[in-house]
Amino acid sequence: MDEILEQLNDSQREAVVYNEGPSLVIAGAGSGKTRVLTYKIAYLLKNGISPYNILALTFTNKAAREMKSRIARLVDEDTARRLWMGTFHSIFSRILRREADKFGYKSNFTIYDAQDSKNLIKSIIKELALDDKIYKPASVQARISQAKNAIITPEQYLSDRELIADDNNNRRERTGQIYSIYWNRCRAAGAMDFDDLLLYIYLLFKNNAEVLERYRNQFRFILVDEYQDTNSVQHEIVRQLAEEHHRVCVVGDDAQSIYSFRGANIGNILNFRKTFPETKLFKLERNYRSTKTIVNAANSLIKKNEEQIPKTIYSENAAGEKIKVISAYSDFEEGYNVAARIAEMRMLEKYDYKDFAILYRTNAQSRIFEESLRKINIPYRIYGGLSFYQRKEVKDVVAYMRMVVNPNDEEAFKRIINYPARGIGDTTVGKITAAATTHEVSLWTVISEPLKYNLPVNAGTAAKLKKFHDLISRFISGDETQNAYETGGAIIRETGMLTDLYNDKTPEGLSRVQNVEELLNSLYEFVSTRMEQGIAEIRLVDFLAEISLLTDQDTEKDEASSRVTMMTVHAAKGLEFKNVFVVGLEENLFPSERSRDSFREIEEERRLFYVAITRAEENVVLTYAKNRFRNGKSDSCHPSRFIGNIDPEYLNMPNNQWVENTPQINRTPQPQPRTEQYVNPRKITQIERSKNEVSRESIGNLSVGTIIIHERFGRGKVLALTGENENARASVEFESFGTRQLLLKFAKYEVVK
DNA sequence: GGCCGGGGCATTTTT
DNA sequence: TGCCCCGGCC
Repeated sequence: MDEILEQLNDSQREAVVYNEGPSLVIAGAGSGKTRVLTYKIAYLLKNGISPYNILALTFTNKAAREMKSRIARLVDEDTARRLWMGTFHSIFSRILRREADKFGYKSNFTIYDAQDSKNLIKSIIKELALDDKIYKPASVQARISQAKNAIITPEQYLSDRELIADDNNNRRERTGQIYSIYWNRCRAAGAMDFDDLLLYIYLLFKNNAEVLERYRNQFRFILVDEYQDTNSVQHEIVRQLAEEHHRVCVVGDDAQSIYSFRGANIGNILNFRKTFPETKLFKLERNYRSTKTIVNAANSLIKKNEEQIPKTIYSENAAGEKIKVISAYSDFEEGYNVAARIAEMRMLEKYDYKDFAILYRTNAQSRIFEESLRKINIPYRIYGGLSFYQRKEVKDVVAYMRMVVNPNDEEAFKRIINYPARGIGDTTVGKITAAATTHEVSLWTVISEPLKYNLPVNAGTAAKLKKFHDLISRFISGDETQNAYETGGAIIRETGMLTDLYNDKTPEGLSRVQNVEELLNSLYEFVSTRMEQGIAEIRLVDFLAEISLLTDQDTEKDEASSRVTMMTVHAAKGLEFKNVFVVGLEENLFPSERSRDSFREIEEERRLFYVAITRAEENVVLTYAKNRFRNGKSDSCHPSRFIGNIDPEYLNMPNNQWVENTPQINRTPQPQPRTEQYVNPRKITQIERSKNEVSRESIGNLSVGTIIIHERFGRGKVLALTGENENARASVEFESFGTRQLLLKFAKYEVVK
C-alpha cells in the first residue's frame, strides 16, 4: 500500500486516498491525471474493494486499455480484467444487451455508426419527399444527436415549443417528424446509434427502479475520466448511479474542453459542485511535461478566458527556450519553413523525427506540409482520414456479418442487397422499404414473406430476392454451429466478394484485398484468444459488439518508427511531443471563421490552442502565413489574436516583424482579379519561352537590386529586369526558393526597398 | 451497372 | 482548388 502512495506527490496522494464522497479532480495538462486515476483504483483494490464494484468510465478505448494495463501492473492481471472499466459506450452497451428486453430490444442489437445513421436519415428525407437542400442529412443528424444528448425523446421533441419554433424559423418544421420516424426505424431494425447507447441507459434507469437499484449497488465506486467532455446524458447517468452513495470521482480539466460541438457541456465540470454539494475539490497543478516557459506561456493565454476554475499550473522543469513565432508570406512558404526548421533542429540538437509534431486546425492544411516534408525527405505520418472500419470493403464484409447477427438491420441490408451485384436495384429496394414502412416491419421480414406483405415485384426479381434470402439464411444457420471465424470465411467466399476483389489488380484493389484479409485476421485473433481462455462459444455477435465501438485510434500504429506526426489539434489531445509546431495561426483559421461571432466559441478555440501548446515538452513553434490558398483562391490573412494572447516575454517574435506593421506597399501596377493572381510555377515557365530579351535597369517601381516580398516565395532581390508591358519580367533571387522568373503582369508582390 | 462530368461545397469528430 | 454526390448516359 505505502509503496503505491509513495510514488505520488502530495496533491495526487490526497486525491487518491479520498474516497468517502464526491470529488472533483482538476488535472492540469501534464499533471499526472492518468496516474491519479490508476493509483486510485489500485488503492481501492488493495483496500479490499472488489473490482466488480468499481465503475471507471473513459472516452476512448485507448485510455481504458492503458489504464487497465497500468492497474494490472500495480495489482494483478486478473483483478484488473474484472474491473468495469471502459468507454461510456462500451460499458453501457454491455448493460443494454443484458437488459434489452426491458425496453423492447433484443440483446443482439446492432450499433449504427455515424454513416449508417446519416444514410437512414437521408432515406427518410427522401421518402418524405422533402428537399435535401433544406433538410440536409448532416444537419438533421446533428439536430437529432443534440436532442438525444440533451435527453429529448421524439415525443418530447414534438411537444417542445422552443424546438418547434426554432425549426420553423429555419424552415425545417418537419425535423421532429424525421426524428420520430428515425427513432422507430432504428427500433424496427434492432439498431442503436452511438447516442442511443447513452440515452437508453438513462431511460432504462429512469423507468426501472429495480434495475437502477441493482447497478447502484454494484457500482459502489464511480470514476470518470475527461469529465469536461461529458454531455448532458452522461452527466445525468452519473448522477443516477451516484445519487445514493455519492462515491463518485470525476477527473478532468476545464481548460481542455474542446468538444462542445459534439454536445460536450463544460458546465458539467464547472458546476459539478452544484450537483454534489459536498464535493471535495482537488487540483493537480504541477506540470511534469513541459518547460517553465511553455507552462507560463500557456497560463498567460488561458487567463484570457472567463469561464474557468481558477488554478495555477506550474513547472519545476528547466526554463527552456522561448516560443518561436515564424511568419511566412504564403502557406507554401510556411510549409517550407516548418520542414526546414525540423531538419535544422534535428541536425543541431540531435532530435529524432518522432520528436516533432505538426498540429493544425483543419485537416485540409495537412497537404502543404506533406509536400514540403516530402521534398526534403522527412518521413511523416498523418493521423486522421478514413479509419480501417470505415473503408468500403471492410464495411461490406461487416454488413454481411451484421445481417447474420441481426437480419433486421436495415442499413446493413441496403448495403449488401446488391453487393456483389445480383440485379436488385434501387426500384426494388424502394418497394421493399415502402412495404416495410406500411407494415411496420423490417426489410428482411418483407423479403422473407413477400406475398404476405404484397411486395409488387415480378417473378424474376422475386427469384433474385429469394436467392439472397437463402444465402443469408444459410449463413445464419451455419453461425449456430460454427465459430465466428468460420462464418466470416464463409461470407467472403460464398458471396463472391473475394473473387470480386481478387479480379481487381490495381494497387487500390490490392489494398482492398489486404484490408479484408486484415479483418479476417482480427476475427481469427478474436476467436483464438477466446479459445485459449477456455471460452467455448465464440459468436459473431460478440465480435461485432466489440468492433462497432472501435475507432481509428484503436488500430495500432507502430509508434516506434521515426516519423514526424501530423494531426489536428483535436486529435492531439492527451498526447505529448518534444517539439510542437502549431501552424496556420491566422484569424479565420485558428480561431476558425465560424467561431468569430461567439464569445463561447472563441473561448473554446482558445482552449484548443491551449491544448496545442501544452502538448510540447521542450519547444513550441508557432507559424502563420500572410497569404493562404483556400477554397480555390488566395486570401490574405492576419496573424491570430491568440499569438497576442500569450505574454510577449515568452515569445520570440520573427525578426521581420516590421513587415506586419508596414501598412500597405505597392501592389502590382494593375491589380488582377484574384483567380488570376495566383500563377502556378508551370505557367510561368511556359510564358518565359515567348520572350524578348531586352535587359532593363528598371520597370515601374522595380529596379535591379530592389528587395521584394512575393506572396508565395517570400523575400527576394531583383537580379534582372527584361521585356516591357505585357512581357515585363523580373529575375528574382529568393531567400528560400532560389532564383525565379516572374512575369510582372501576374506576380503578386510587395516592394520593400 | 458503371463511368463521366457538372455543381455545390468546404471545422473540429473520443463513440 | 479538389472532393463528393448526383444525374445522365451508354
